[in-house]
Amino acid sequence: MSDENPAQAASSSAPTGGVRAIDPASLAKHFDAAGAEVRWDEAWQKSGIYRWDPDRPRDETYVVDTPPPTASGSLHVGHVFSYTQADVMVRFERMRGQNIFYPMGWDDNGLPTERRVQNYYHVRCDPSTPYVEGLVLEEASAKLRKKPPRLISRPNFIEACYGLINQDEEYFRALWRRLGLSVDWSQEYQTIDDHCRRIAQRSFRDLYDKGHVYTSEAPTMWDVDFQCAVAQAEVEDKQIRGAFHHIEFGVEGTDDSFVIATTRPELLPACVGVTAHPDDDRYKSFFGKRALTPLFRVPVPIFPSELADPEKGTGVLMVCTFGDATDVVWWRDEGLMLRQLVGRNGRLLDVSFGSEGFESLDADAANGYYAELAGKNVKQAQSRITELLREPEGSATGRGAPLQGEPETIQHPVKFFEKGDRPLEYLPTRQWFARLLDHKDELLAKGAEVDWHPAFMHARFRDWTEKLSLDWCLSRQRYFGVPIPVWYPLDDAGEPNYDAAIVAECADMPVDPSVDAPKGYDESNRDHPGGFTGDPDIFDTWFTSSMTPQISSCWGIDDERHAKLFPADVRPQGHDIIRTWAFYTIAKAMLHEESVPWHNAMISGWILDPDRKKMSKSKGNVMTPMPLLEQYTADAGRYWAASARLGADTAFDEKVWKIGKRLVTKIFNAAKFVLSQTAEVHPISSELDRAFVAKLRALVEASTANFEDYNYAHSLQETESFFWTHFTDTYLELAKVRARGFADGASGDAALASGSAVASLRLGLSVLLRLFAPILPYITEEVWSWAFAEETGHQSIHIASWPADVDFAGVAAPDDADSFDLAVAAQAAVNKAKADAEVSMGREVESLVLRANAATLARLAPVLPDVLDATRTLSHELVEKADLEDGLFEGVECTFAPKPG
RNA sequence: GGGCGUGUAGCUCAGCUGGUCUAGAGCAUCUCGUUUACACCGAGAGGGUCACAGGUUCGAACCCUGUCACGCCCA
Repeated sequence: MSDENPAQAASSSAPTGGVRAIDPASLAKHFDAAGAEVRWDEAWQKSGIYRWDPDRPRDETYVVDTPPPTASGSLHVGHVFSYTQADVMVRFERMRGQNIFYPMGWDDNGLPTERRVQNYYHVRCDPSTPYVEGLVLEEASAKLRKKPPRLISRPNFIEACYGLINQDEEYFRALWRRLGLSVDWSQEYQTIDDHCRRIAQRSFRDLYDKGHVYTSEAPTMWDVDFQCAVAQAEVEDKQIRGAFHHIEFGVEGTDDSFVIATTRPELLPACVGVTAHPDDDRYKSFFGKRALTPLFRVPVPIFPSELADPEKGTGVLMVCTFGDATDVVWWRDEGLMLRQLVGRNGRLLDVSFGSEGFESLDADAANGYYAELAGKNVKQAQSRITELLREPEGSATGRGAPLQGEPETIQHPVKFFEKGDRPLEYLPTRQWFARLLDHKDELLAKGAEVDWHPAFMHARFRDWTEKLSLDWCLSRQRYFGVPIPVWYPLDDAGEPNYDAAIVAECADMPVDPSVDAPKGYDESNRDHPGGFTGDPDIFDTWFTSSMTPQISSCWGIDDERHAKLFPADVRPQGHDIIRTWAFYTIAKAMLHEESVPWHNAMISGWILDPDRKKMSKSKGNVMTPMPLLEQYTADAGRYWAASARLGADTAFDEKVWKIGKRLVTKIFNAAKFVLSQTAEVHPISSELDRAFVAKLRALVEASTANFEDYNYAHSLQETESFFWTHFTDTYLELAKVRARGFADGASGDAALASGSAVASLRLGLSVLLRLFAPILPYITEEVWSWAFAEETGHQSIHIASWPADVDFAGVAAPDDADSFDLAVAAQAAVNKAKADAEVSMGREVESLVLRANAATLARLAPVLPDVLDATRTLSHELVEKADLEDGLFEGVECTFAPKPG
């Protein structure tokens, strides 16, 4: 069925033996895109052409690991861009007969949703607030926002999150439907739903059983506003203003001193050591001695380290717990004290000098100074301590104020949480980690197994993986997410035994350790000595979203389905999340099953604003897609998206939408003309028609190769160019008169020629429609429905077969491969003569001299009648002009009929 | 500082493994043209030392080296 030639099929279904033509009067004057979009979307959903067939074998199946959008994020035109590019590839594979698995998910768990709920309702989650049954929240008024946010319980907060995401997702769903994404909506999921929570917790259990996760209390990057741990992938460097403070330290038992330079003087009370480069002659003699800090008079070891840069600052620096990542390294490698100063809320903790861990040679003085700092945030503490350091009393050496000169302002990179407002701190907190550093080589190997489109995107993955320096911190101190399925036994003193973590059984998942009790315990044992406590944390959202291939395949739940859907064929995504989503997905598939998660990664570029700046809410340059789709049509939006190569960042340009809309209109009009032609059914026999078909055939080959190479943009460009320059502007005109011959009463050879033209026009239209179909699903479906649907038996073009050799099986090659181009060149020569004479293209030519070299004139002969018809030339003379190049024509000595009417 | 990418007509972009590229498209501009698919149109025209400088080659927008500009990622 799918192998039929549509143009031939037309004959068999035509009741009278002639080509069944449509009545153009039955069609609207203009294409009503908005109406068609709603109509066809409903029809597609109803007919189920996008549904995955679980009974077909894996090798006939094309599995997409769709990016689940963050529903609570802002919807902008970049979404149309990347999701369309994926859909275009999917539609191509569907037309090639593949059984498509194309799910849609919503990534709704995690921080973005929490923030949206906090802002929308002006609330904060407070786990100590009691639950209120049936709490109804409303969008906060401007007046209400001026007051402090309302505190609500954790369960109420989570209910509010669910409420809002359902609303947000509905909006996305409407856009996807309007855009014509050929998603199988029966395969929908939310990363917060029971199924996803089960898969995420199962993932944890599997990693735990394999020894790939561990818990430890280690210095971890911490956002003091979100009060939450942060992973390496979520960190970004920002250039901010800081100042080098030069502070004099003493050397214990000597009169020596030295000056360190630091950007974080407020951490002086947390100083646990001093270091300089081993070859630095200035400080060599101090190694092994103890330094004495000013103000607090704390003795700390002075040790050499290769990591100290002699060029930077004064070459000698203080080690604090913790100012930056290098401090963590020194602290660990040198076995230094832990003097934690910054609390989880970013304020300096109460500590007491003279107590254990905070030894001081003058505890009273130290406590006096520290009282000025405790409770202040980092910034406030910095200003205050700078003042204190200006006073000579605090000196460690008795040689005047410890602060040497004025602080020296610098610009320097500081680590921030990508969504955060204040620099990250390193806090020793208990977190769960996944071992990634031990698996770098395997991760690199898996990354190399994936085919990246475009190929250079592989480098992004490789570089990130090679430079990874921390294991994956999995736990987050948040509320709306997948709970870590772990409990800890409490000892007789009520302290948790973290080494004896109780991990939930897969059969019991999803579990919530804050509600469910572990096996062997009763809820009454919760938080009592000898009982248990639940892990209060949730997973990093990437921990769940890195499982999207397994979520769709029902890993561990339905083995048969998993075997059919995993690994997936393609992962479409943006290049900004290669280090997160792509990386973690590859890591999970490797750790769980030593597999790649998918065979191909297609990486979309970004949409930039017309000034080539990234679109973002804060810049106010975000374009909302729905109004654009309404103004230009969904097909035009898709045309815009599909015009851009994979991976190429593209400036938003409304002109491209306009061109897309123009193309839609042109297809509508050309199709109306072609399908309204009637004739007897005859094979494609005329030289011009055969030459046209030969060109069409070459287009199909090139287009198929381009699609196979994920180069849909090039296919579109070539198809569009062919449609315009070889089909509507030329072939339609050249074949028009001959095609109408039958309707005008032709018989005999003229009827044969007429039938040839009509068959060829219909074949051209059918093939071009199918080449456009992945990109322009609405207009192509609309036109297909006029005649081809019935003729081919494929009710939808989207399940019709991709054009191939079989479409051209009955058509002989042209006698001369250049016939088509010669006809076009001759036609153009006459057109030019008309343009030069400023007469309309429709004007009849009473006489004309057409010049070309002898060989060219001879080769033109088989298609000359079509040229004369198209140009309305009544009489002509062919004249040899030897010096004209092959294939060139000149139309001269024209006389035109008078303007009619 | 390192890596990747980009730099082609006023604008947005094609140009695949060096040879019909003495460089193309669309938009924009200019001129002309509407009775029969289409003014959401057609015909014609003008417009570029392919970022810059070297090199390889019979031949380079394309390959190599360096420089500059922009973007992204990582330090």
